[in-house]
Amino acid sequence: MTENNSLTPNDWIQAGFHALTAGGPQAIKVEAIARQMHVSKGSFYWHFKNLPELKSAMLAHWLDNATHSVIDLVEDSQQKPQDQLRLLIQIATGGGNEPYGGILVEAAIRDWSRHDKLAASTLITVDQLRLKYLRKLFKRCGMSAKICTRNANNLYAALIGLEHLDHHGIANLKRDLPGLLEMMLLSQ
Amino acid sequence: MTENNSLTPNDWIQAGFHALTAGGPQAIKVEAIARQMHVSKGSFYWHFKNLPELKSAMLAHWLDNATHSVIDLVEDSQQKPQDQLRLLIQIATGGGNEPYGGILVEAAIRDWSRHDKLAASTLITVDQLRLKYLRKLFKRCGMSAKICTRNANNLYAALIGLEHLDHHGIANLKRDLPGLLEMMLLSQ
DNA sequence: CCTAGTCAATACGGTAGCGTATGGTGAATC
DNA sequence: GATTCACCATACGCTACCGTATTGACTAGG
Repeated sequence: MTENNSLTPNDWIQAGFHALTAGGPQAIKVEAIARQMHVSKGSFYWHFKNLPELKSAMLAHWLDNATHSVIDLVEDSQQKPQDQLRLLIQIATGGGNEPYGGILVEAAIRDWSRHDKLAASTLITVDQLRLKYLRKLFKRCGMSAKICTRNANNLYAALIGLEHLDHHGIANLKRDLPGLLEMMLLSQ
Repeated sequence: MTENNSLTPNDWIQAGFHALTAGGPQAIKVEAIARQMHVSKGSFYWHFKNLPELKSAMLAHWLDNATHSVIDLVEDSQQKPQDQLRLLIQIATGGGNEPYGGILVEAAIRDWSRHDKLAASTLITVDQLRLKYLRKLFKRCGMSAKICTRNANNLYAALIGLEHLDHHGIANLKRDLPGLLEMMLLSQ
């Protein structure tokens, strides 16, 4: 992965996300990841104290990437708030398969958070940031605070749920979610 | 659990769901469940051939309960379709903590389905049944087929997502989801 | 009684994973 | 060119779990 043939902690983090998206939270195992990297676990315990340390490093890494990217991108695009909302869900429903910000990692971390306290607190931080920003955008559209909260929660929740349904081929994320947003924008 | 002090397969299924909701899919382990039942695993292998057989029994059990209960209840209440929809989400957002139909089991099985083929196919069956019924109810409200699909998908997805957010105390399922439904009913 | 059947306890071998300890290798440094 | 250091391999003990085999207890029928 790097020019040098020696590994870095970041390489292990990347491989950890690969295992997470492929096999879920319980697939983050030292020896399994080491095998997939064609390396022994002796290497791992050089870069990390133990497995929980890798996990917390993964979550810290994801926290940075999930917050400081999308919101800045949308905010810097000087458009009217309605189009900012449209851009936001276009970004959120796009991407798809790449690590960090991709839908696969999102869903995997959401699973992870159900029985891991650190993952849960990290995800809560991200969710609250996103909901806060969503409320702000709806507010700019001239909605009341109550409606802003309701729309933000429901739009974001629909995104989460549609990721599940789309993953099973039941719904169509990129088709259904914009329709919901337009409905919210029209019904004020 | 039964009057007799000897166990039944159903007792193991119940305990399996308890482990599932408490610790996730990977917590469905023979010896762990046996310990929690104050019994040895020798009992388990009398009632079940192996662990996969318990899991499939759990899923079959849940499939029955998740389909044949709510829809029938709503359908038998002879009301106008708008009120049937309101009743449906009231039932879906109610309950909460009890096994079978409770939100905890729903979310746990959704996690489970991400890396278990049988759980996935079971959940797909349930989701498709529910979405089909939701579309039917929206259709009775006089909406076009396209809008019916969109509203059904988004409403059900919002339910799934709000379960997650509500579980972390970020959103309020019982407050936000009815608002979404009313918006859908008004915007036709 | 005695026997067969039902259910659970115990003991066993096997696998997978964690973390440690120790050894090895190549490169940089002096 | 010996030494140090960064990095990885190997070997080990430990625990948790699966599934099987054997044994034991308790019950009902003959």
